Amino acid sequence: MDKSEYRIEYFEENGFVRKDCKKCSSGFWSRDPDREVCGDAPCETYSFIGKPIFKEKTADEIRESFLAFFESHGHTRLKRYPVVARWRDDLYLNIASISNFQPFVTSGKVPPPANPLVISQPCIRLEDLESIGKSGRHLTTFEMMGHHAFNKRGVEELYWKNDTVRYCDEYLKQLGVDMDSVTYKEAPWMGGGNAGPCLEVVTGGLELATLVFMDLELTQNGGVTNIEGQWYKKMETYIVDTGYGLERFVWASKGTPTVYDAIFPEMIHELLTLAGREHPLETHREQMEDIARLCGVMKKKEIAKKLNLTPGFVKTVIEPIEAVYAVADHTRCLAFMIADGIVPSNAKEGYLARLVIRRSFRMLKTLTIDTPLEELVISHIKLLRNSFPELEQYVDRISEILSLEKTRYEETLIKGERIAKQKLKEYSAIGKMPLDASIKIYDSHGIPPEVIVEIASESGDGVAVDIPDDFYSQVAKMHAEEKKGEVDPVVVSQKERTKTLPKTLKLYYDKPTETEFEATVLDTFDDFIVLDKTLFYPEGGGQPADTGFLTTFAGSDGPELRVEDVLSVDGVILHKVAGAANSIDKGASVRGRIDYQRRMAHVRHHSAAHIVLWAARTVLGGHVWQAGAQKGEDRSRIDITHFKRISREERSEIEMLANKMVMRNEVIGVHIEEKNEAEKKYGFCLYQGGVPASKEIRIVQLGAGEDVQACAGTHCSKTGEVGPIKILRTERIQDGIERLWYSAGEAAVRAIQAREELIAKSAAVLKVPQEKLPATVERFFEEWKQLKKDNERLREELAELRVGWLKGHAKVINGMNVIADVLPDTDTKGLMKIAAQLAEAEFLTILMSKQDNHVSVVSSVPAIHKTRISASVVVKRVCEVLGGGGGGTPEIAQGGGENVANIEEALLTGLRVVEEESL
RNA sequence: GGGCUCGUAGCUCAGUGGAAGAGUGCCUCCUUCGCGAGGAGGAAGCCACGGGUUCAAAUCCCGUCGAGUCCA
Repeated sequence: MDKSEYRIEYFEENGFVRKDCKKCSSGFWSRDPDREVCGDAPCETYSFIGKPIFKEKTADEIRESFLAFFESHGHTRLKRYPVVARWRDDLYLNIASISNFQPFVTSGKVPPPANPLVISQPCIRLEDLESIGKSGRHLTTFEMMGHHAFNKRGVEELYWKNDTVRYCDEYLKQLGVDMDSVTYKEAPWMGGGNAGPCLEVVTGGLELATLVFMDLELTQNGGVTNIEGQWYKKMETYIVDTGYGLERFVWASKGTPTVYDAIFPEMIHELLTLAGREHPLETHREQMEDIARLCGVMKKKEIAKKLNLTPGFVKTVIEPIEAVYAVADHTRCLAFMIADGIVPSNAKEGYLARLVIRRSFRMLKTLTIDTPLEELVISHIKLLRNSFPELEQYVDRISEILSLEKTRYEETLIKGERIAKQKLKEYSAIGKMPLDASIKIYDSHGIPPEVIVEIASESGDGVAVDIPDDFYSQVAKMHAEEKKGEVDPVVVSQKERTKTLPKTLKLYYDKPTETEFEATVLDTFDDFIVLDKTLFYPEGGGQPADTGFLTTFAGSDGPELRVEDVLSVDGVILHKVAGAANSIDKGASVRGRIDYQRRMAHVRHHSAAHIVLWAARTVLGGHVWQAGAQKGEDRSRIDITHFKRISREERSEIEMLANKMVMRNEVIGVHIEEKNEAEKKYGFCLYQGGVPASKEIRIVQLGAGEDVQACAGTHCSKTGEVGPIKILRTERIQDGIERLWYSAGEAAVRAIQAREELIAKSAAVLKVPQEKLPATVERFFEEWKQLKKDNERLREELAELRVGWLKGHAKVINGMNVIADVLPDTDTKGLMKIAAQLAEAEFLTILMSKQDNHVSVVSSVPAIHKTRISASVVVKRVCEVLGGGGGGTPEIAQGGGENVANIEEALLTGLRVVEEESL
């Protein structure tokens, strides 16, 4: 990145000098002309530990001072956004204050909610999960305080680099920071397809803030700037994106050895008390501070070596406090995650929550704390009540979810340990378990390698388990990286083609009940026709496209084209027709007619989706969120987040509530509202079906606001029009997500009728009244089982009788008693019983039985003769004659074939085989 | 979103093409003053469901349902 990007007037006017760091060679700006290093770790150790940078402040004080400072400089204060980034499909968690405004505000498609603005945004990053508690500075959850200015080229600039640096300098000065110690380090920034110059604000070895000047975006073919092999070009917008680490400021003001001791000392105290331990800061203050100073510079092992820490000291003093720090951090993370609606799961953001939960369980176990995790999370929520009072609303949900998670975790452990033990046993002969075996146990059953090692040492089989340091990265490598979805070339060409066309007027919103319309053809290409206006609803929001016909006005013999599909490309609606689209000229007038039955079915199902979602949220709780939906003519589905299976009772309750909403015949209101206004008014639950990329959004409201969603679908005007709603079934498509299948309107009636038909038919077969069906079916099933047993017993008796009879018909071949016969009315199983008994009585047998188109063959050889001849060989040879095959053990074998006519020949073959082979 | 593992007696699980098994629990009897313990016998299975391959499927293949787990 060009050096000139960092020539900022403010620096020059205020006596800053630019230098290159002696250690990392990065450029930096400082007031101190003698400074040689950039000031950031690892070029400099933490000098603020034990020596705070400014007067001690709490998190609440810092946050308020920051927000107030920028408010007084013309910024609008915004409330926090959720920690789960539901408005983004490329992120699960909110990782930065700018995330709130990506991608549509940063790209200029949607205006910012205020400009400039200031916010303190709780963020969650789990990349360094393993370092949490150990590094002294990593947190899963942190508040990023940011002031943002969204500038657009050609419009008057709000402010850019100069004011951003000035604000920063003034804010630090106001806090009482020694300004000579502050450095601004040049550090080009990139992320999420954007990039720009950036200044890191550092003091005392600690990076306090990052000032990003985002003005570049990724481009495919040779842009203006190349950063690390990627080409970037200037954006239409240029954005001030700053991130001030709230926790860092608090830490700097307290000078504690770790950020944890600065942020949640009360939580640490509580955990230590529960664990019956003392804080090493009280017992070993000097050592703890020495360690802390080096933490930014070197690894734990190196520190231990340098400071001569004994392994015993590490184990008994350092490791427990690290676990305490981690739990204190995780409880805060979980409070935000669950309160903001994440349901623990085995996929997506739910998996991330479970990761943190299970790590917490493990830490609590090593600390021998048996206080339930939910109680600790609730403790932490109490500490946060001033800044985040909303968290307290969710304590019941948090309790329920976490205690459920505990149960599940314990079950997984018990089960997994058993599997691990078994696997270890398998390898006891070799004496060691190979790596791929332990990877598999972890991958399939969730048993971490440490636990396997523990089990191995307890079992005493002496099986060595080899766990390399890069175990987890090997696991990750195994899961081959999936290909990034490239933009469909068809879509690209459609976009190119429709770029110059005006947006199609959407008649289906204004006249949702009409079926015919007239319009003018604007363009035709491929199979597509573009009109100036249309009633045809394009596929979107889980609602399928309309179908129907387009007819020209050229008399009765004008071509009629069937519309098979309709799609919207950036507001231009394409009608895909069967046949040649270019048979209609540009500029021609056409009449369109939609399939009304189909449309109405979709309309009912769409309104029903909103009603069912509302009902589910009412019955199951506020954590319920739509996780996908698809409408159809006969049935539709809606996926919702929920932490356990929906019971039959709950399902009935949801269904009843939904139908009550129908019967109340509430108005389904539709209006257009400015996006930022709507968000303020209704919150993010607007976006159940995704976030529209526009300034104004269409809002669909149920009744008095029971359910309010941003939705582009066609709807009934009153709930009564939806008709009956029948929930057909629930299915768990993944842990934490339930899929509800339902039908509405006529389809619901048909579904109910179909079920009734099923019951009626079943009852008719059994000749019982419908209400007796369950009892009768049970009786039949029981009787069937009984008959099966009786049958088995009779078979046994029959076999015994036949054995007696057959014994009298034995031939002697080479000194062996041989019985060869065809038995009526039996099968392989029956033959086996007889053959086995005869073998016991030292008879060699070749038995056959004829069924419809099949001959079963069984041969048995008594144990005393098994070295002379194999039953398996006899059966094989016999079955060859029958055109089949067979096999088994030397003592008893079975087979068969289809050439029923050869049965006599097969018998003779059997005898011959015995005679020849047994010699 | 992409993988991996698993569904067998009430419970915990063996069995991986050739007769449905073990441990535990349950029932009966013996032993004992009684309990524990021990001994003998017994009951208990749509081998998750539906297709396919095969002479033959709990076992192999495909699909469905259910459960667990890892990665992004």
